Amino acid sequence: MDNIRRLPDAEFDVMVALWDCKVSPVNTAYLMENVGKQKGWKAPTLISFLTRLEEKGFVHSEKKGKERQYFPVAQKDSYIKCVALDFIDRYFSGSLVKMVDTVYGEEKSTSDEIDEMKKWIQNEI
Amino acid sequence: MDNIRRLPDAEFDVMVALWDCKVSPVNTAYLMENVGKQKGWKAPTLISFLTRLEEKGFVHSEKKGKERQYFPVAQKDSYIKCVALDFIDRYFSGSLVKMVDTVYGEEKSTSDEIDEMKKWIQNEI
DNA sequence: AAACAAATTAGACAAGTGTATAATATAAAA
DNA sequence: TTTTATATTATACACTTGTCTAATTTGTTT
Repeated sequence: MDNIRRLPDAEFDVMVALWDCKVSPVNTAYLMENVGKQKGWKAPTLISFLTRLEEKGFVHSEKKGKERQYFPVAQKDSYIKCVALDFIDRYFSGSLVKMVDTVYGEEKSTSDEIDEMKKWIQNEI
Repeated sequence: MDNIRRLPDAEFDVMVALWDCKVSPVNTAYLMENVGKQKGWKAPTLISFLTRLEEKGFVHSEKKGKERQYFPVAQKDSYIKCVALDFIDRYFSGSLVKMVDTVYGEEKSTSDEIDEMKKWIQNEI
């Protein structure tokens, strides 16, 4: 319940691409199109992240011809939730309320965010 | 507005100790008592973090006799707020509401946290 | 079967982070 | 003023992360 291995930024970006694509598996070319390009990575850079992700158990891959295909193993929602909980723990001693307060306390009411928050509360009842 | 230099964990822990002590400045001995010990660091380890923090501009120090005294330069609240905003950006495309939902959506209503959240909303009006 | 092209793998490297040992300064004691 | 303690500095080192170049594999064309 605690081995939250927060991925390094670049690896997380790759995971997001993997999580958000409608097809699965996808090959390197696809991922280059969907993250590599924007980030300005060379193919081996991307592949190196994928390899590390596989070592960490976040991804599974299979060789298909001369290409390699990748499948996400970890789940997006649960991963992000873990990371978030860990963050709240570290920076706000476990209290999301404290975080909310810090993030848009002060400027008071102004924001639509507060309205949204109200709506959210409504839904939780 | 964007050069959020998130400190590495160990350095952040040192900052917290520095921020949370009632006196200022404090010396290495004090910090060893208040973080070093718990973390199991040797004195040079602590000092090395402090040196790096000073290089990054988070801390100022002065030699006093054979000891050195440390003053926090960065401000706790603003630093943490920055880090939080950055986090929300990266993991919840900027929406705290989305984060709140992820963190204790699902389990619905159950928690006192939601009550707290209501109270918080109240205060914001 | 040889040559080509496309993709992957192997390796490398600099910067950052966690951590420590050995060397050096310096106040206090003898 | 020597010696002794103690604190600090200088280094160093292993790992991780971001990135890449060069080497190798493998399917496709000649």
